[in-house]
Amino acid sequence: MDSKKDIFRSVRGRDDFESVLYHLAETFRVLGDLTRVRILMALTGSEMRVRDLAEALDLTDSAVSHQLRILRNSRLVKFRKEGKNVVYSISDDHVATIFREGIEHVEGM
Amino acid sequence: MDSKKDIFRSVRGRDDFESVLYHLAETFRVLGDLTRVRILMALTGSEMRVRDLAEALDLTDSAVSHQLRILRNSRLVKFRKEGKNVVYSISDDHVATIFREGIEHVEGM
DNA sequence: CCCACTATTGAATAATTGTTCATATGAACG
DNA sequence: CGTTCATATGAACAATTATTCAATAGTGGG
Repeated sequence: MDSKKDIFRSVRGRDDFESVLYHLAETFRVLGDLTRVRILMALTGSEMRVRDLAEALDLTDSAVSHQLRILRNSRLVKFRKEGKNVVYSISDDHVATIFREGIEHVEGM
Repeated sequence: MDSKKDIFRSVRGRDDFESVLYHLAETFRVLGDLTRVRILMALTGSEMRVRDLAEALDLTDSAVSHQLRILRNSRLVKFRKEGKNVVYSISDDHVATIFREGIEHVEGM
C-alpha cells in the first residue's frame, strides 16, 4: 500500500520503468488534441454514437472515426455495437479523474 | 461546491468552455512527450538543475532547456535561480495527481 | 434485392514538433 | 578582464500527425 508521496518512488524502481513512462507519455499524447478532448468531454455527459458526436462537434464522420480509433487503442474509450450504430463511452474512472485534475490545473490561466 | 459527478456539467456550461478545453488539450499535449515525462518524473524525486537533468537523462543541455521552456509555459514546472544555476521543480499537486492517475491507467497494458 | 444510413479505412496533404548545432547571455572566479 | 561553467535561444531538418476525400463494408427497412 503506497502513500501518495511514495508511488513515484515505487514506479521508479520497477524494471519496466521506462516502458511505463513510454505508455504514460503515449496516453497523454492521445489526450493532447483538441478534437479528442472535445470528444471525451462530450462522452462524459453520456455515451454517444459516432454520428451524434460528429453532429454535436461539427466534424465529419470520418474525422470522428479516425480519432475514436486512436482513443480506443489507448483504452480511453470503449464501445458496443447496436444494430448499425456503434455507441462509445468513457472507458474508466481514471480518465475522468485525469480530466478533472487537468481542468483544475488550467483554471486561472 | 461540485460533486465529483457534476464538475463536467458545470464546466460544460461555462461561456469560456471551448477555451478551457483548448488549454486542457494544450496541457496534455505538453505532457505527451517521452522526454518531458522523463523530466517531470525525475523532478518528482527532487528539484534539479538543468545540467543534472541532462546528465541523469542522457540528453543535451539544449534539449533539456528547450523542453523546460515548454513545461514552464504550461506552468507544469517552476524554477528559481541560484547563482549561475537554475533549479527546476514540479509546479503543483495537480501535476502529481495527473501523473499518478495516468500511471494507474497504463498499468496493465 | 436495392437503398439509405452508419461506420471504418487508406492515401494524400498540410501543419506541427523534437532534436541538433551553433551561437549568445550571464554569472562566478582567479 | 578573460575564462569557464550553466543556461537559453534561433534556425534547420526529419519525423509525426490531423484532416479531407474517396472508397468500402455492414446493417436494417421497404
